Amino acid sequence: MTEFSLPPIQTTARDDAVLKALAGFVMQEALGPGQKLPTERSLADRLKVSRNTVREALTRWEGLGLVERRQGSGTYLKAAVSLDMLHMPLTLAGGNDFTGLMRTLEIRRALEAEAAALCAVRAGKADIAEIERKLDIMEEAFRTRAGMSSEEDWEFHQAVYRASGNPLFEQIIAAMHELFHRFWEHPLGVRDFGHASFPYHRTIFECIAAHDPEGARAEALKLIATVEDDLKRGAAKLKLSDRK
Amino acid sequence: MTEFSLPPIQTTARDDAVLKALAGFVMQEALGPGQKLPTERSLADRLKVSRNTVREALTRWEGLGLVERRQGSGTYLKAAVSLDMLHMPLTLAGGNDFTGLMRTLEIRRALEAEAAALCAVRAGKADIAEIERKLDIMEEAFRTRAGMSSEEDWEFHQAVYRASGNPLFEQIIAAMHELFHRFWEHPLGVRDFGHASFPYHRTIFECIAAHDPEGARAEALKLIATVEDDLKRGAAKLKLSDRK
DNA sequence: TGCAGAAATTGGTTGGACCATTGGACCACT
DNA sequence: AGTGGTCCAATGGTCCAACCAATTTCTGCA
Repeated sequence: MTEFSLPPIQTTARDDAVLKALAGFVMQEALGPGQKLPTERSLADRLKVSRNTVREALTRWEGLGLVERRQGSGTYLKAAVSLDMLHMPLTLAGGNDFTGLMRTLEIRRALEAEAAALCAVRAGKADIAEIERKLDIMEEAFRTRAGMSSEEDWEFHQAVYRASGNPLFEQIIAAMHELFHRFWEHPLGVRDFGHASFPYHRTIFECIAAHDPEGARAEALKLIATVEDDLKRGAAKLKLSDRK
Repeated sequence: MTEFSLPPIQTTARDDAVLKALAGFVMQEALGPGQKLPTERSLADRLKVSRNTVREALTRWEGLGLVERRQGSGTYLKAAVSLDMLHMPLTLAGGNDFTGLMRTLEIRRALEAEAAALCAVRAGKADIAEIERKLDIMEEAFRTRAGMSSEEDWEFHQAVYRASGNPLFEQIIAAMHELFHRFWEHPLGVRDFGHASFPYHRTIFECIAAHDPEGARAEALKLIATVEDDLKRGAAKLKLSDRK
């Protein structure tokens, strides 16, 4: 085993420097998700900083979801780490569930429309075929189960984001999606939620297949509008039933 | 017989409990952004935990951008804190090259346009006045220094995002902005970068003041287009000078 | 009154100690 | 061979008591 190149830290901004050194180490060793990284004591020793400082740095990564600590076992990578990562902590605070959901929807509206338009410009034959496949699966699920299936629906949208040629769309909207679903514990009581959005999936696809960006953008906007509508109806019902 | 669902038992969660207690304290005292919260020593004393534990908890909040620590001074709130916050740390990989920057710009185009449109709908008199103030400052800086000042420019845009009524816009674009600036520390060699975007700031403002969402969206799109142009010119120059 | 320097305050770092959990090694018994 | 028990070293979690560095506040002199 060769000696790791972990040069000692230099001056102030210790924990930040520790993170940078660690990121470099992870890249150098080509560590991937699930793999274990050195123990805190070992890191403290090799970086010539105290264990507490190492811990503060790791706490940051843990908060960012990059790393998982298991007492008695070790610290494990949860995601790919590189030096040029961009961390974007989103906090959705204040307000009730409804305003939180509407806020994520506003972001999604902006990104969904742009992604659909970009996709219409850039999608190749293979991309279009893949999107159509997801669309068929979704429509089949809609028929057999007589309702929207959020799983297959999400697969379709992801295919569109991927074909947009910009992976950032998928990453950000995936975060929004998770945020959305974390609110979703109390399903608002709208039985056929998302029902109205169904037809627009195919119209979006047709615009993409026809390489019509403005059409795709317009259809995407209509789709989001139906979801917002459902949300408002749900909120209204909730308000009624909440009467005391 | 299916197995009973056995949720993982929870043994120790000190720092998490500390955060919950702190959030409760902040709400109870009605502390807002900018205000100072108790010293680490005081918190450790009152919560009957060690200062290290308090520090780990505060490190988490700092990583989430909720709090700012100033050595010698104290720890200050940077955002509203409530018990029902949702945190969604998003880490984007890659993007320190030209294509990466273009990708962030595509995201920014989508969000900037939507934020401007929303702002035109929702901005109140106070918001509009604030935006105009930032605009005046920016234009003044432009005249005196004969060039775009990224600092004042950014202030203007932030004011617009804030007036959009959806804090997520500011959070996401702030991350994009940071990525952008991290890159052109090594300036692309375009001397008057952003020069072309200057006039659109005022046109955007005028559309917002006139409550014209579609106009604001169109002007915002034009602004981003000029930045993309600058970026492409810079990349072309870079490519030339990189010849070996 | 004004201001430079001392003193107190506060976050940042260190080193060492102990606790709780984990996982493997080893062993006795079936 | 397999099952369960015990022990032990490794590892993260917490605590303590200092000291360092940046900032703020106070103090006393000019």
